[in-house]
Amino acid sequence: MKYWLFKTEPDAFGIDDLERDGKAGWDGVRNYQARNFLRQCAVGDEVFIYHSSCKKIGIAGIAKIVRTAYVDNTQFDRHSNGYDIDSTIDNPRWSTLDVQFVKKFPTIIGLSELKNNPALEEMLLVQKGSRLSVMPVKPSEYREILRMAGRS
DNA sequence: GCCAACGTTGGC
DNA sequence: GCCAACGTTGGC
Repeated sequence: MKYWLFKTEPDAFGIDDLERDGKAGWDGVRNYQARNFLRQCAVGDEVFIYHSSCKKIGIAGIAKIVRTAYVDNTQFDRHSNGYDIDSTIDNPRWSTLDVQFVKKFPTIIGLSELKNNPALEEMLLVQKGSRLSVMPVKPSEYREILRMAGRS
């Protein structure tokens, strides 16, 4: 089993929306590196849901992969912001997958707390200029963050 | 709203 | 293949 971190803007779709819906398609990823990670996700992998560009930035909870990557149809939708004029049905460029709600942390683990934890200094998320919206998380980092969540 | 960091595009 | 220009991300 592997571990991941997915970024989302909670004003658009956050942990509360996922809890309400139970399950969601994670579409709209339009970055090749993020897409490549997305395609490596396996059923059962666990995912931190990270809230960005909002009031309380940080890790909000956990989801798990329930369906591996498949074609993201929003790339063909002229009216979607994910529309990609250069992507074709025969050779689709972008993928999505399905996640299921697992839990919401009692309090969000703030970005500053993550940055201030020496055990997490190598985490991709806290590296300068890190903009990936889908990234792998090491097992040791995953455990440490769960520990932080349990203490809060 | 600002702006640093990054990815992508396109001219050469 | 280089690199300047541009658009986007995302913290502050």
